[in-house]
Amino acid sequence: MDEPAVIWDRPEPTRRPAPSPLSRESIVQAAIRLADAEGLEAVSVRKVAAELDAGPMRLYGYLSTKDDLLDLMVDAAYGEIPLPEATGQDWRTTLRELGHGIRQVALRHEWFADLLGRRPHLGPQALAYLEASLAALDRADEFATIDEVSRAIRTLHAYLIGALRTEVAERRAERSTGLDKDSWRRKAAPYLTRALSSGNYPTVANFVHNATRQTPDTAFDTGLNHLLAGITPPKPN
Amino acid sequence: MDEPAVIWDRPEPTRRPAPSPLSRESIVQAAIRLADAEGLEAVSVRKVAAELDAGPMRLYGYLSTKDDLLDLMVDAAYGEIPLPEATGQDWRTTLRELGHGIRQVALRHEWFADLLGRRPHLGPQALAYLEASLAALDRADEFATIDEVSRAIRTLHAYLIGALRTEVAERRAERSTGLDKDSWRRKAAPYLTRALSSGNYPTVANFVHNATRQTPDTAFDTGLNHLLAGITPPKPN
DNA sequence: TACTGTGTCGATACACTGTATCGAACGATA
DNA sequence: TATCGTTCGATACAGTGTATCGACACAGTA
Repeated sequence: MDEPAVIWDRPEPTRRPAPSPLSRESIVQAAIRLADAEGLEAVSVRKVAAELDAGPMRLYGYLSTKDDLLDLMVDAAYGEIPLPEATGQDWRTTLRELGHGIRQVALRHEWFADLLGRRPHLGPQALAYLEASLAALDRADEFATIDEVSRAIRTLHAYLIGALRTEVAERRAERSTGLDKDSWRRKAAPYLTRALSSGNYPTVANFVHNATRQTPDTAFDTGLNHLLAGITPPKPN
Repeated sequence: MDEPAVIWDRPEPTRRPAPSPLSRESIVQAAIRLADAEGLEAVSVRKVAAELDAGPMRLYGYLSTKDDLLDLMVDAAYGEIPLPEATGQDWRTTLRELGHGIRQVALRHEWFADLLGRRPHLGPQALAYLEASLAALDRADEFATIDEVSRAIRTLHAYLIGALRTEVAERRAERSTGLDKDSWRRKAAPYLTRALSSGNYPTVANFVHNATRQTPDTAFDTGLNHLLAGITPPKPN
C-alpha cells in the first residue's frame, strides 16, 4: 500500500499492447462458443472477455448489460435457422420446415432452449423468422384475415417453445443420469417407483409402464402435426 | 486480529437461542414470498434464510442444493392448481379447466413461468396434475390407446409452457416500458419502427399495424382451443 | 455428578458473479 | 508540442452458492 520505493519495484507503465479489435459479433461468437462447450451458466462476462484476451470491462463498450449479450446470442441462433424461400409450397410444409429448423438449433445450442420465451424476441433474425412464418400463412387461401394468421402463428410458437424446452430438459436429465446411473438409481428412482406404486397416480403409472416410447424426433413431429391440424381453419361450409 | 484483551471485549459465548424450528415447508414458503415480492432473481439462500432468522447454511440441512429449493417451489405452485374431480364431464372441459388453472398460477407467481420446462417436473403435486390430465383423456372414448393419450397430453403441456412463458414475458416487458415510457420510446421504439418500415418484414409490419389485439385471456383461450382441436383424434370412418 | 461421544448449527472462507468508478494512457487535433 | 477527448481496464463493491470446521447442546454412560 506504500508507494513503491525504487524504480525497479515499480511495474513498467504497461504500454498497452495494440488491443485486438473487438466487435459485437466477435463477442457474441465467443459467448456462444463458451455456452456450447460448457453451458449457459458458464457464460460470464469475465470468461467471455478472457476468451478475447480482454478485461471484463472492455465488453461494456459494446454491451450495456449482460442481458444484452444473451439477447444477441438468441438472435444469432435464430439466424442459423434456414428460411424456406417463398415458393408456392403448402403452408404446412413451410411451417414444418421452420419448426424442424428451430429444433435443430435448439439441439445444437441447448442454451437456446434455456433462453426461449424468456423475453420477447425482437432481433432482426428473430423478426426474419417470424416474417417467414407469418408470410407462409398469409399466402395461404385458407386463412382469411390477418388475425387468423397471427393467432395461428402465436399458437405454433408457443408449442415450439414448450416442446423444445421440455425436450432439452429431458435430454439433459437422461444424459446426467446416464453418466452416473448409480446416483440416479439411489436417488430419483426409489422416489419415483414409490410414488408410482403408491396408487395415487394410476394413469401415470399405467402410462410409464405401458406406453411405447417414441424417439424424440417422432415425438416432436407428432406434436407438430397435432398443432398444424389444430390451427387449420375450419372449412367455411 | 489479536485476541481480545479483556472480558468485556469478548462477545458473550453466544448461547444459541432456541432455534425457531424449520421445515422444508416453511423454507419453501419463505422463498415463494420472496419470489412473489421481488422476483426469482431475488431468491438467494442468504435472503431466504434471513427471512427465517437463520444463517444461510442452516438451510442445507433441509436442501442439498439451491436447485432443490427451486424444484420444491415449482411443486408447491403445481399444488395450487385446482384439480377437477373425476366426473363424467367432457375431456375438453377438464383440460380447459386445468389449462386455465395452471395459467392462473403462472400469473399469480410469475417466477413459476420462469421455471416451467427447466427440468422434468416430478414432484408429487406435478404428478397429481399430470394424473388429472392423463385421466381425463383415458376416460374419453375417442382416445383408443394410451399412446394416443400420452401424446396428446405431451403436446398440450408443451403449448401451455410456451404460452405461459411468452405471456409472462410480454406482460413484464409492457410493465417495465409502462413504468418509464421515456426510455422505451428512446430505446426500443426507434429500432422497431425502423425495422418494420425497412420493408424487410412486410408481413410482420402489416400484422403489427392491422391485427386487432386480443386481450391476453382470449389470446390464451384461442390457442388452447386450437390445441384441443388439434389433439382430437380423427374420426375412425 | 462428571465425562464423553454425537450431532447440529452457523461463522468464516473461497471462488466467483455483474458492474460502477476513475486514473491513466493513447490517438487525433490545434 | 500541448491539449483534448476517448477508450481501456485495474480496482473495488456488494452480492452469490456452498465447503469446511470449530464450538456448542444434549444424550448416554461411568
